[in-house]
Order: sequence, then C-alpha cells, then structure tokens
Amino acid sequence: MALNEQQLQRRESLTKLRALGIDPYPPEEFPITGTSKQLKAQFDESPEEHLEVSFAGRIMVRRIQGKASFAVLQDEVGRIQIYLNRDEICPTEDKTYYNDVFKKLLDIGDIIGVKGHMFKTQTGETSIHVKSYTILCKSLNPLPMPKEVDGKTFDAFTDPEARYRMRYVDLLVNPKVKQTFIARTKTIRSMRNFLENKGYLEVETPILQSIPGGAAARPFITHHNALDIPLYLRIANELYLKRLIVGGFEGVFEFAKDFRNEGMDKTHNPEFTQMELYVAYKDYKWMMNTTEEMLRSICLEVTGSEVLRFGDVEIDFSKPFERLPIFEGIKRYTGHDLTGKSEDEVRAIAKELHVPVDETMGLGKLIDEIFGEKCEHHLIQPTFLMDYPVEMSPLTKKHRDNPALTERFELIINKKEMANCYSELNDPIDQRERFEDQVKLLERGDDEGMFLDQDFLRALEYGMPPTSGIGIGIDRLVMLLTNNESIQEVLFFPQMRPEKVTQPDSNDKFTAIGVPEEWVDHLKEMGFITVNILRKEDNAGKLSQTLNGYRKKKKLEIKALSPQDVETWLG
RNA sequence: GAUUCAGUAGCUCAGCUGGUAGAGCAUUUCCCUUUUAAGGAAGUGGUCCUGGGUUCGAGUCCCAGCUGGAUCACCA
Repeated sequence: MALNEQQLQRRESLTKLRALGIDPYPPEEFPITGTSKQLKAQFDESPEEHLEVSFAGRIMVRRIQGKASFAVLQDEVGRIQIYLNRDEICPTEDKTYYNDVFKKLLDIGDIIGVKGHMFKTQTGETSIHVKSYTILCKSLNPLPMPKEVDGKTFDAFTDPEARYRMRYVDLLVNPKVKQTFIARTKTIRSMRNFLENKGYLEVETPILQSIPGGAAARPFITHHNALDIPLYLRIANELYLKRLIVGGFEGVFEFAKDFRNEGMDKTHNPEFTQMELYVAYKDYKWMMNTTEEMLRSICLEVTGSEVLRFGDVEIDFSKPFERLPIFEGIKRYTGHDLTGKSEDEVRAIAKELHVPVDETMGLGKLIDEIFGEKCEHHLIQPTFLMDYPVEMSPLTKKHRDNPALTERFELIINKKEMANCYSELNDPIDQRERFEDQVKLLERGDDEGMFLDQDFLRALEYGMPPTSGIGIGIDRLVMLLTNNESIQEVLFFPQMRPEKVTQPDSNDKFTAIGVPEEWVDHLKEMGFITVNILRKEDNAGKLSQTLNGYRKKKKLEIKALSPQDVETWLG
C-alpha cells in the first residue's frame, strides 16, 4: 500500500521523536490512579480536595491555544479533557517537550500517559491539569474524525466494509459499537448464570467431528494429517450433548461456535454461536416454560426492562409467550385447516394461496412453505410455534396425540427464528429408521440430509432418559437485545471476502532493473512495492523529481537521481 | 447464485446534457495562556475501484471485472 501524506508525516514524527531520545513504544508499565469515569466522579464528589492523578488514554481531540493546550483522552470507558501549559510542562528554558513534541510530533490517535491534578475549567468541565506526560504509543494511521454535537453525530465512520474489516477503528470512534459488544457479553453471562443456578453443567464437546450431525446443513470439511481422515467443523453439538445425557448427566449445556457452509446474509454468518441445553426427564412443554423464564430475565438484566424496543416495534417479554400449533397458525392467517389433509390436498391449498411450490416437496416442506409465506411475518411478539410435521424433524419424538406431528417448537420473535426445541427422540430403533431415511436423501443427492452416526445410535441403545433439548441462536438474540438488524453488527469480526494484498517484490528485482540498492527501501516506502507498480510511471522526469523531493524532505544521505537514471529503470 | 445500488482527498460527501477535480473536518506553516460543533490566516493533499471501449475530450456514456450494501434464492 502506498503511504499517503499523513502517514508519511507520522513516520517522520516517529523518527524525530527517536532523534530526541524519546522511545515512542516504551516497555515500562504506566500505572494509573483510575479510569476517566472514576477520576471525574472522584473529583466531582469533593472538588475542594487536591486530587493528584495519573491517567492514560488515546488522544481524540486536540485544541492548541499557543502556550496552553487542551486535548481529550479516551480510555475504555469514556473520555476526559486534559489541560497543558507550556511553562508547567517545560519548567526550564528548554521548551521542546511542549513546542515540538506535544504540538508537532503528537497526533490524534497517539496514546499518552499523563500525571497532574484534577480541576474544573472556566466552562465547568472536569479536567486533568497536566504536569508531565509520557508517550506510550505513536499511531501511524490517522483516525476517522466523527463529530458529536448535542448527541447528534456528523461525519460518522459509516462505511460498512471499512467498519467490519477494521473493527478496531470502528470500536475507537463509534461508542455505540462498544456498547453492543458489552451487551453481547452480558447476554451470555446472564444466560450462563441462569443455567448454572438451575444446576446444569456447562460442558465442551468436539468442534472437529468425523461425522457432522445434529442438524441439516452443509459442513466445512478439513483433513487430519496424522489420522489421514476427513474431519468436519461441527454444524451442531446436539448428538454429543445427548451422549452425555446417556452417560448420566441430567442437565448439560454448551455455548457452541457452529459452522455451516451456506450463504451469508443479514441473519447468517458461516460461523455463529448457539447455546444448546439438554435436560433429562423433561419435555418440550417444560422447555417452553424454562425458555420463557430465561429470556424474560435476560432481557431485564441486559436492557433493564422486560419490554424491548426494536426498530419501530415493541417486543414484550413480560407477558406469557403465545403457544401456537403450526396448523392453528395456518388456519388463523389463511383460513385453511390442514389437519389430516393429504400431501396432494395441501399442495392444492398452497397453489390456491399462491405459495410457490413444486412436485418434489413433501408434506412437511409444503406446510413449512405455507407457514413461511403466509404466517411467519405476523409473529412479532415471542411465540412458540409448535407441533411440526414429522418429516422435517428426524431427531424429535412423535407427538403424544398425533403421530403425524412431532413434539417440537421454534421460538419466533420479530419474524425470526430464535430457538429450536424438541422432546428428544430416545427410541433407538425409531432413530435408526429416521437416520436411514436421511441417508436415502443423501443418496438422492440432497446435501441437506443427515449422516448416519453409528456411535450415537449405540449410545441411544444403552438408553437415554426422556430429554428435552433446545438450541438458542445467540447472535440473533443479541441482535434483538441491541436493536441491530444485521448479524455483522453483533460479531466482532464478521466473515468478509479477503482483501487483495499486493506482495512487495524482493529487493533483487529492483536492483535487477538498475535501481541503486540504497534507493530500494525508500521506493517501497513511497508505495512502489513492486517493479510493475514502478513501471506504471511513464514520465521519468516527473518520477525522478518525486523521488528527489522525497530524498530532500527526508534528508537522505544518498545520491540524487537524474531523469536518465530513472529512464533506464522503466525499460 | 440472481437482481439492484454504490465505490471521488485520511474521514463524511458534492460534482448538471461529457469540457482543466470541489467542500467541511483531518493534515502542514504562522499567530493565540481556560478551549470545547476546533479561534484567526495561508497552504499541501486525488491511479475519481480496476481494465477495456466510444469520443477531439470520460469522474460523468458503454462493456467486463473487483469490493461492499440492499432485496430475492438457499439456510432442520
């Protein structure tokens, strides 16, 4: 990457600092007496006391007023203004530390430590009166400069691509982003506390699996060299947690990063987080109550209220969640009762409703399509959508009242699937048959079919108690709680197509076309990192001037270049 | 994967039917000892995403590509 003017200036400042004997990246610790928030609170509590402080932060604003200066330092929790006076910073005749170092060699984005005392300015802002400062880190790239006036932000750093690729910059200049990720951590902590208080055990299960099971999704595949076998990144941890239930644990959960090799959009990232919970001797009805209780308390802990604003809708966790059998939902929103209807009858109804269907769709898929097209968008408030057709749920117990259905629910909030729960199938013979059906799907080329996991079946044959299990999409829950429309906003580093970077040519390649050795590194510094980039310059006169200008500016002790020299490089 | 919109200075953005590339902030220089939407004055800074094409002339029009966003498809 070619360095721009500001980057070159900062590098120059760096060498000047070193020339002054200042280490721009010192190794010593810099002890502080408090965060920006603490120092301000401490002073404001008893402003009459002389409060000596030590503080470190990143320079975000600088206002130089001749012999006095103000700056704003930012730490993890906020910002604090500092005041510097030339003759206090430099009590002797030597004013370098103020006139040169502070005013010229420091930049917005640099990290400094300051010592001084707290005071209030004439305009009433609690600030640090600095007696001495230490450079802790010189920053070589300029930060974007959003301005905030009366809570309104101007010139905000908004380009999504830049924000996601350079989350570190995003976090520095967009305070809301930091709040989102703090809320994410709070959400997970709140859920973990809830589950631990219930007595369930947090466990870890394999991420590298030789049989990717527990969901229908395309996996990422990798290879283990020593065993010389393919391994898959897990798409779910369901089958492992159930093995633990077989092994005698009665409540286990895991916050699991899962990986699915599918498309990406506002609600899907190739790696995402799911919390899966399995509890023995329970059914899906029990799980509805538990889920409801858990989400209500998480919402309260994270947002301070059981009622949540998301965009322009209000989502109420305080009331009991609706429990809506899928057939009832369809009846409510389309007027058609599908109970007991055959595949052909349902297909005809779908066509009548203008739901796009084709002949390959089975009964389960048809019902799912109708619901998705005609009903799902009505479900804003938390709703347990329950009793799915058996075809779509190969790991779920058949419904106690209707063998065509399963004991399964999905939790829908604001039109989005948040959680998926079953009364887990524990009949090993039934499970084997359902796996075999899935294998047939695979053999037909349906890449969503499930693999047959012999060891899991063997475990079930030893006997798994009746169990209810749930998977909750953590990313989507955090989106909801933080009022974010996109999953990329709740992942620190969402998946992006890799940036293309040009690898610099070796120095040999430059000397081979006649560039003097002492010039090569400087050319690279100026952005001519490959011979091809250099040769894009067609005006040797202009190029030699540019290079000599750089030589002069940096006061380089090397030979100046003639246009003829440069002409030969360009070939 | 399809459609569509976008890509111009470090950041946020203007740029008309094609005619020499603009602003604010940042940055540089000078002045200023309590400022705070950064005080005054003067400057610097651009492969207009890339590559082709049309044209006397392309940031602007056409084609292809790259990257991102949105919508759709896919996603138990």
